[in-house]
Amino acid sequence: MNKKSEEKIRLRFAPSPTGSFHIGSARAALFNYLYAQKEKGVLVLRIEDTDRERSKKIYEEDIMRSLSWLGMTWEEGVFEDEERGDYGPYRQSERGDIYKRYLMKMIEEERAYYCFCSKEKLEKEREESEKNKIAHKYSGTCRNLPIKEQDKRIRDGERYVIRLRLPENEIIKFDDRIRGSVSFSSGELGGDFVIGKENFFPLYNFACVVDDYEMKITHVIRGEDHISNTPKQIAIQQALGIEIPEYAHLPLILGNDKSKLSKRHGSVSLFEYKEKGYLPEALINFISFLGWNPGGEREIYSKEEIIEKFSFSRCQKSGAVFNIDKLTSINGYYIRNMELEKLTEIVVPYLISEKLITKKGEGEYYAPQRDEDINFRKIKDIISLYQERIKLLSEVPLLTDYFFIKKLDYDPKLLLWKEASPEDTIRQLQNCISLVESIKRWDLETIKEGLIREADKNDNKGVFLWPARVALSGKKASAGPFEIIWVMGPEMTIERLRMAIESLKGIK
RNA sequence: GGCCCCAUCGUCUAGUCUGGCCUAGGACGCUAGGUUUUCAUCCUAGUAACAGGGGUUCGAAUCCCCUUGGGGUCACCA
Repeated sequence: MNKKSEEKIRLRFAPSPTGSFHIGSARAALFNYLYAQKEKGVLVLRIEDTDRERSKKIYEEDIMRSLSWLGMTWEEGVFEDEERGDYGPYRQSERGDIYKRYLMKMIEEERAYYCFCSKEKLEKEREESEKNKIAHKYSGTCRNLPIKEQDKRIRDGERYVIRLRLPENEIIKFDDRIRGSVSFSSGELGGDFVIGKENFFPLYNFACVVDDYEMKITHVIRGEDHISNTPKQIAIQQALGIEIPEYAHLPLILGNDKSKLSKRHGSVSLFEYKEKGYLPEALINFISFLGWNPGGEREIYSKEEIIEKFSFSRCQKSGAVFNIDKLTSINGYYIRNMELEKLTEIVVPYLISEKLITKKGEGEYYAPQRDEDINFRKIKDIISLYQERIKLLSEVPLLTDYFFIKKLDYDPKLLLWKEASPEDTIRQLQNCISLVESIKRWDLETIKEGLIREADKNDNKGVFLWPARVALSGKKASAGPFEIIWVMGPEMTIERLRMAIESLKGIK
């Protein structure tokens, strides 16, 4: 049992809670999740909150809520109100002692050293190399200070940082699961880089390496923007004499201008997509297919199928532009193919937030603008008229509002079909009223039959059907008149038709 | 600028590893047509790409080199 669990691969998703969860983070998380599921491994959620200034609890909650909303699960690390796992704590802010231990060890073994260079001095050096157009590199002023002097200067209270003593000219090579062999020369890492600050406070690359090691992470899957951190982390691992995990660097998600997707590309916060009415299934499908695909022509895959098919060898190496039109189209597909019951359930909150309805009880709602009760069943019927027209859930209130309000607000001229006169249109609407009044069996088929028979009396069905539909919905575009009448019921239908006739009398 | 990475329709991509079946396929978008009372759905058709140049080969989107282009990254942030 124990042995078996040690063989499991272990992955981590390690966001820093310094902003709202966005598409880029979602993608990194997703690929970790997919691979973990595929290999039946363990996914750890670690919070990288060493930056106390910028880290906020609300962002941490946002991360977890977003992951859950998308249907991604993790088995270890930070959860809503607890931590699970044997390698905690899982927040970097609580792991200070661990980093300190490793940092001290590095100093003792002379793998790292104290540096007393002032920021100003370093800044000047950097400007100098920039001016001469050569790659900036730490000059190494403090690299070979005698230990005694180091100790003395610390005792004297001089400010310092801790730098890694980088091997001179060594090739750092790693085998990226997506990119293949990638190599850097140690001399090109910018010199002995800083791994810790005063009081043995770790910097990102160091904390990351220590955590990955302590948490027994076997595979690091992250965005390509981390690829240049990898040789640094490997250098630290080598200095520490610890095992190097496998790496896979995902291609970046790009904005329309092909640069890394960021805030300036508009709404990237996942929450905004949720609000607009994108479904998690659609998002998962779409994001998976940015930089990966199972081959072949099918494009709609469930999460389970994606997990089953997932492999690094089918990952793209180049970045992918985030194409919102395609996402929207996939979203529409998922909506059309959803259970009506479920669709209605997730649409109701949108109706409520637009104040079209309020909740009274289980399955019972109230339409304040009509002063009428309305039950779930009726809302479901309304949604059924729009299921194949909806691309975003947020469109629903605007599309269906006419069912929930008393008086429609539209230009009476809209009632006129093409060249039709107001008088003729009034006649058509009156016919429609008598027809509706005469219907005995209130079902869609009967209503449809009756209306079509009436419509066929004209050269063109539109002469009759268009004004009826506009009278009911008040809109240029809507569901068809048969369906609307069927859902509205005779009373409201006749009320609407009469109102239309009245408004037509005014325009001639 | 140094370093690293990448390169098929406007976009996401199949095909590349293991050259020939590629007259380069699909999807989104757009255009036209059909169904239709409107809108949407659905169906049909069209639009549009192997970055350029050298090799290797009987044969290159596919292998090699160069050029060009794009991106990432260069902190006492993560």
